[in-house]
Amino acid sequence: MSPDKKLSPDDWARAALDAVAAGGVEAVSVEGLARSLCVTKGSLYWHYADRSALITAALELWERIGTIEIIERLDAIEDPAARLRALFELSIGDARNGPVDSALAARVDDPVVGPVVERVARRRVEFLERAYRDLGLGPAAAAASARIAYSTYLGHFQAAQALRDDPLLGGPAPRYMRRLLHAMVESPRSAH
Amino acid sequence: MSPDKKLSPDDWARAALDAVAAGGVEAVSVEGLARSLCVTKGSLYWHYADRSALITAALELWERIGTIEIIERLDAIEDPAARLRALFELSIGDARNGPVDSALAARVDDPVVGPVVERVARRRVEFLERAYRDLGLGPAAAAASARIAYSTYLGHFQAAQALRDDPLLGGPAPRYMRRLLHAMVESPRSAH
DNA sequence: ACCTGAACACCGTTCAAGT
DNA sequence: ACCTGAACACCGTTCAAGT
Repeated sequence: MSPDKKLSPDDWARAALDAVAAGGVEAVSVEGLARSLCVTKGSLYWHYADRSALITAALELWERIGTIEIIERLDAIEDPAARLRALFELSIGDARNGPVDSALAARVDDPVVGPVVERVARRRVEFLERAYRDLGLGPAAAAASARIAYSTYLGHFQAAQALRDDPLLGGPAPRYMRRLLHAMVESPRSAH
Repeated sequence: MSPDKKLSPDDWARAALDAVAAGGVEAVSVEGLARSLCVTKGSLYWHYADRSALITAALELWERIGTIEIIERLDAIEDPAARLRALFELSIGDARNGPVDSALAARVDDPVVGPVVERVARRRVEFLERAYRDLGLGPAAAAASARIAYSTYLGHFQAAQALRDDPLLGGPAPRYMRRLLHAMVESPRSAH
């Protein structure tokens, strides 16, 4: 960060989100961020009430750029199959989001993290459910498909991280994942 | 904890594992555990080098009772389909293990948590792979099925936690999960 | 052998004072 | 309006001293 520049709340939130991406929520250290922003830690308390408020702001940033804006863009695609394929491309293509998503999803019990994670999960599943309905599925099948798709997405990144350099799970878009997701667009009923 | 009793390293490890189950790794507080064990926090440092060593011991306990011993017991079942069904019953039946598993899996990057989580993931996937081979699948299909099963398992608990009181995902063994797992025993090839 | 109690370091938080 | 710098609280860690 360049020195001699007054900071905005957003500067702090962005730095905190970077820290979350790098090392999870517990990597958000007030002293560490202050150092990287070239201020003393007292500065934080001008912009935010405390560390929790900073984390909330960082996660709301994550919610906006990783969920709300993406959904808005995808909703412009009329054809539901193309819409789903575009989502899956975005999801497995970007190796940066998945790990953050699954790291945060694992912390729903945290009172600071929980509310945002719940909102994000609901928004995403609702998007998937809508796409599956547009695809012609009935309410029950669409609901099930949406949940299976979302849990498949989260599970993949968790398993891939745990089985670090597994040849089947490794890489940005492993073949088995492409096939799985492809099947969930072309014949979603086969999954349940 | 009853007072006036000398503690063993295992007493500390068990208390720490309880804390992990209740609130994740960051809930392992030296002062808090000391209080619940009716000693002062200095006591920890007789049994362990530091908090990290305690967490490692707690996770090794988790590895032993949640993975090693379970696999030993299941390996006694000759029929691979019955063996897999028994595993799935254990996995989705016990609502206590899943959340812990997915919380820990999300922290592979943590130098303390990582090694145990990797060992556990490898052991479990290896078990599944073996069962699928016994079931008659070829090497590639067995490897893929094992990984899909494991990531399905992790993903389910993450999604279920994030979508807290979702009617489809809630409960100890939701119907869609039973069907999914059933399919992974009866016709594993259909999943990929 | 196992634990206490006091000390220290580290980091989140507060706040009066600076520009 | 935004930040500094010193102070305090909290908790992990050390260690001499106790039983």
